[in-house]
Amino acid sequence: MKRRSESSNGEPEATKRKKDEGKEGGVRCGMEFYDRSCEELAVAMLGCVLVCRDEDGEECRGEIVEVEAYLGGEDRAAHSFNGRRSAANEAMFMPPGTAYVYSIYGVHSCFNVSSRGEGAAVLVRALCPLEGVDIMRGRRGRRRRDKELCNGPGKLCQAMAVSKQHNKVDMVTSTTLWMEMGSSLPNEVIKKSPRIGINSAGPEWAAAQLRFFIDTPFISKKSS
DNA sequence: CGTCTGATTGTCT
DNA sequence: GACAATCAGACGG
Repeated sequence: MKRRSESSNGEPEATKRKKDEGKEGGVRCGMEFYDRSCEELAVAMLGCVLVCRDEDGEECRGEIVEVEAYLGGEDRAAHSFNGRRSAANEAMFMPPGTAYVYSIYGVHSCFNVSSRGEGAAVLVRALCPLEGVDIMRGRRGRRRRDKELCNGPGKLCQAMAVSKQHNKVDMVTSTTLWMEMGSSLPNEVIKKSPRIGINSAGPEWAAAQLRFFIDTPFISKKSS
């Protein structure tokens, strides 16, 4: 796996540092990035970098290597199935680029980004840790290996300190949670599979190829 | 390495 | 009161 931030893959650092208010890191994804269909956004997010800044101003970064599309409407696996709205899933209906963070099994959080489309959102399932790795290890457990820090939707929220406080945050303008552009990936590195953990959604939607990932050691599960 | 199971609680019915 | 877009640890090969 190539680390993009440290050392060279041939790309001059200066080209990545643009108007992004003088911070380190890459170019922030804007509204035009998020404003597209759920599946398109899901694929586009692969290779991008998720950034979360905590109360102490510490920033953690991880490259997105695994996502799932939840289409809303007809998609029985989506929380927003059939227009179902509630206090908890409201963010899925908000403008593209809105963070949707919900809690699952009581203790864990999962992080999504809303896309174009009613109730559509992209779940982020795994990251390759890039910056702030030591901070992540502090949150996840000192003994964890790098590839066990962010290889699951609940794990990456814990490592990056993404919480329900970030629910409904606008990632285009937020100072605590946002995404940065990645270099465009060759089509052949993007793999597909059925989504994980949605077995009660009925066979059609359970089989739909709506999980997209880059086959690295950092994904949550191997291809099925 | 892989598969299996118990834990645990926010959220909706 | 039941369920859930999960996790860690145990156990077997």
